[in-house]
Amino acid sequence: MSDQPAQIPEKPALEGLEAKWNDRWQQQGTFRFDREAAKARGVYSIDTPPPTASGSLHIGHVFSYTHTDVIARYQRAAGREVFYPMGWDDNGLPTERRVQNYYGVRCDPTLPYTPDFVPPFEGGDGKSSKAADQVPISRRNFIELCERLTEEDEQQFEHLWRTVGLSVDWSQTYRTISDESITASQRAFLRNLARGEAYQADAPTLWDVTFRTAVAQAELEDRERDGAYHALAFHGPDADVVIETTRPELLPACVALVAHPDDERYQHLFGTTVRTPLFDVEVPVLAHRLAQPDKGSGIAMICTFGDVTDVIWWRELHLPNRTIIGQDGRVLDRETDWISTPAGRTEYDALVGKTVFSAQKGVVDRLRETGELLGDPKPIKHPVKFFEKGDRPLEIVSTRQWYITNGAQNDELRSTLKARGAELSWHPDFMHVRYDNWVDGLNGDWLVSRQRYFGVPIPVWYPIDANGETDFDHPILPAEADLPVDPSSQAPAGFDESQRGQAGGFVGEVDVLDTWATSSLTPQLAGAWERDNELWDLVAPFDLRPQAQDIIRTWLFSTLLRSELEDHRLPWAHTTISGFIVDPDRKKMSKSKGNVVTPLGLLEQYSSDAVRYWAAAYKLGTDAAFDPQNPKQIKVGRRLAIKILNAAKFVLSFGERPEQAQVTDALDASLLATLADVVAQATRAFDAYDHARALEVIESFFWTFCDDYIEVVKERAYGAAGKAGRDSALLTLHTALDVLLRLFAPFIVFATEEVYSWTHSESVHRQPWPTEAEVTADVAHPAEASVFAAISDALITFRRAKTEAKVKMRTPIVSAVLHGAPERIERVELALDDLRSVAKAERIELAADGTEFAVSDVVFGDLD
RNA sequence: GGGCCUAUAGCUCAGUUGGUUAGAGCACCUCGUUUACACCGAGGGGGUCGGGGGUUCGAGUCCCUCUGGGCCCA
Repeated sequence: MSDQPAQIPEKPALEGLEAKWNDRWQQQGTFRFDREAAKARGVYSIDTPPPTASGSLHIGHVFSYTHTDVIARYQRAAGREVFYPMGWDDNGLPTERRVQNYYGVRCDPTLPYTPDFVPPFEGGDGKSSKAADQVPISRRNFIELCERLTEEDEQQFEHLWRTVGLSVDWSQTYRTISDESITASQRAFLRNLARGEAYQADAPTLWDVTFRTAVAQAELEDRERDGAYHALAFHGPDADVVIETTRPELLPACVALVAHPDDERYQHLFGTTVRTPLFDVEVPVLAHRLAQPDKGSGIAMICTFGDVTDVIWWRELHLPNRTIIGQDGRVLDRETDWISTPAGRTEYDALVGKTVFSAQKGVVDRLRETGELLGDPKPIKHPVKFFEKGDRPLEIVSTRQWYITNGAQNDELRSTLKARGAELSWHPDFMHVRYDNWVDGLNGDWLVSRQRYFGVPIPVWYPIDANGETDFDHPILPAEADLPVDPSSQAPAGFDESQRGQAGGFVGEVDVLDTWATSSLTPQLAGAWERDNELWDLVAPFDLRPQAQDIIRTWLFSTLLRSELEDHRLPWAHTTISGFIVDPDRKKMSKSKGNVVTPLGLLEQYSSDAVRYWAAAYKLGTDAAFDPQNPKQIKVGRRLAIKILNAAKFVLSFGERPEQAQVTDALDASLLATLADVVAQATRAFDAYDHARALEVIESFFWTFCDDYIEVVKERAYGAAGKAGRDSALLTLHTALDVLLRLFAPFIVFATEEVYSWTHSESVHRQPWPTEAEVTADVAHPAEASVFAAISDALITFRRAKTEAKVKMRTPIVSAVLHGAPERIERVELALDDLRSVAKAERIELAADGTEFAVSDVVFGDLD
């Protein structure tokens, strides 16, 4: 089995192994995807999560990516050619923000390009960089800086991943903003459009006023905020109607009052109209099931638009759109034909240009003066919708946006998506519920247009008619062959750049696609969809999508959706969902909480194998508590890795693997039977995506192998019992070591490779996964695993006897009696000489008269 | 308010379809430097399995309920 004489260092150590072996793997293409091998042996393809290149990797990333790498290495050993690419998700808002802070700039698309632009500074921490201090630059300059910074970030990420020991094929790396990715994303979008799955609509849209972009349902989060109920008097024909609202500033946008249809208090008002305070606008009083009788006074004002319920009411009750908040979050200077009195318009004029906050103050002050605010506002805490990356509450504005159908308004598609979710193998299984919950809760199609800069341009232009009006209903589309396109800088076919913005000419779409609209295509990006059909057919659908639980609603769902729309199939067969890292107080690790732990220091201090061990010891889907001050499991991993080095050195020191020998000794045969069972269990666990169990089984065997087997067999391996006994022991030690290295290889990647290299020129990571048959191939007379277990337990009994007698372990025993259950004593008898040797016992009498092992009548000899 | 996960030794976690006396590592105590390893080894103490109720010959495991923690969705 060994193909070179053993070359073993004096003092094996973990330090430096990462750099040494990464260089070697890179040079030798150890993890290169081999297309011919893939055709011959079958592929295991992984749709790796592309980390956000502008973010920072924390210990949670190492945790989950290690899980995937462990699986990849098992599958590779099990005979499949593994397609394991890495992607960088560099497009989108996080990169824009980082560039703004890092270089002290901001994008102003109206500015011309500045060649050889030098940013005001590099490496800003973001805190000192206020928006007002940022230098405005052109879109092209801005994008160039985005490109520059993400490329630098990607190199650092790659270095970290290599240090962790990911067996990624680094020649298969992609970026979500590369020309190939833009082409794929635009192509997929154009096909959605051609099939009627993508469309534009002018509709109420959730809007972040800080970033001035639309956001999708998947990007929302609720946050508790202080608010106050303001009691407002609306004027009915007979009496005032009092409503309570948290958003009095939207009073001029009020289109109706609404109460629950069963609410006794308001039956007499349904069908009548009332007049709004201050603005004196006549609005109807309507009934709708979503009105909550127990909230406030039970009757609410509907405004366009205060929240998502307003949008539902507006749509279902067919109300007019009186939007007054603009995209900058300020009150619009607009026509207000519904405010019919000059006094009302004067009130409105006083609000124009104010932020939501100031407008509220203005309206409340005026209502106090007119006496239409009843009592003082009552403070409350209530959930307010935020963009998950934003820090101001979302507004709802009316804008033209692009959407992709997602099943929210199409029951057939929704049920197909649920069926696909059920076809997918989820690890752990219960994560499937989260997907179903999300699909069930979808309330609108996927809004994919974003008013940002560093993203995939939406590949459409719009004609401008003779009157100078833009015709959004008849977009001009590029041919697929012409992709990628940037409509804001390129003219569509048949037009000239001089016609941009001219009557009879065209205008380019300036919006970009939501980053998820591109990262929902990671299988297509990594698998060279429509670029390399042979590769695509080999790797797609993928075998595995590993990811985090918090993006089931975004990444997993949207990828599944795009695959369904394009190919009517699942994008992958399995998904593995890793838990996340929580701090010792069980709080999720996140930047905003300031409890993020960066991994490089830990990798350097404890070795990558140690950190990998920690990660791999956790099951999929389980959150892991982590205390950077005392990373116990990492320390355990470090000890294990060192132990592997030392144990291997010791095993190899007994001598070379004997030729043409057989395992004749019962204990040795038993050890190998035990190991064969370990192989079987580990294989079963891996096949069930339970790497933690595989590791546990392997590790626990390894410690017993070291503490008991090696100790027991030591003397015989030195030759104390003759050649046959020695050959049997040596053969067993070599076989066990060889098998153990391959079992540990997916987890402890550097130490196993180091050890394997002492006797082999090939990488352990390209060796086949061990089989049960292979482990026992040299056994002459099979023995049950229970022989080794019995010897092991009997040995512990002798050690205890020595401890209790307060003598040293190497104190000889002249004679002793070992009692035990008959069937166990029988097993011990098969390897009694080995037991005598390790117990330093001249004579052991066996007595099949007990239940547990016990020793009696011990006569100790003298030390030396 | 709805859904899902979770609660096992001081700590971090196992416990495979219900089945002997509930396991591991760390920490702790005692001992030991025998030619792999002091980044070590040997031995030991430590748990009414969150509370309550139920099903069963038998429950950490299944059911109900309460409490605490976490995540997702309203």
